[in-house]
Amino acid sequence: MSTGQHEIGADTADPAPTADPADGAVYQVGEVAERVRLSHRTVRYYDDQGLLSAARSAGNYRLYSRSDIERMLMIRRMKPLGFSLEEMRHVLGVLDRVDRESAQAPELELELRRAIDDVRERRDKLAEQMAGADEFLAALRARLP
DNA sequence: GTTCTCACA
DNA sequence: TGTGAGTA
Repeated sequence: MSTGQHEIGADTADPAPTADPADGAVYQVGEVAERVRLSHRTVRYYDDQGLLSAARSAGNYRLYSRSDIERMLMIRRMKPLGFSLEEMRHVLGVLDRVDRESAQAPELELELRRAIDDVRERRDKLAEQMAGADEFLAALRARLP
């Protein structure tokens, strides 16, 4: 269960999905891709688009941390909700600020509430589509002999 | 294994 | 918004 190496080789990781306070584990792009189940091209693309900020090894390899992986998982959850990369960047930025300074500042709390409303709206639209799919399925099944 | 760029849909 | 190919 060795994790990323290459220069800053910390190798203390255990892929347990449970909380694990920021250890020094470092992952290369392929390993991140595998863990978040996206192609390495997509991970690199998101990185290039500024959704992630990988460190670099001496050999210019991208180095990702555990928090980068969690960030990727957030992105993967936003994707089916139809967020554009720019919208994701915005939401992630809000979360970054909230995590650093909490949502005590009224302006930040408002941003967070907007994000929540936005996600809820998208979720509701998906639910409508699901309902439509169920009706369609029922209509098809009703034709079965 | 990784990097980057270019082309393509 | 990604991906495939070619390269170093």
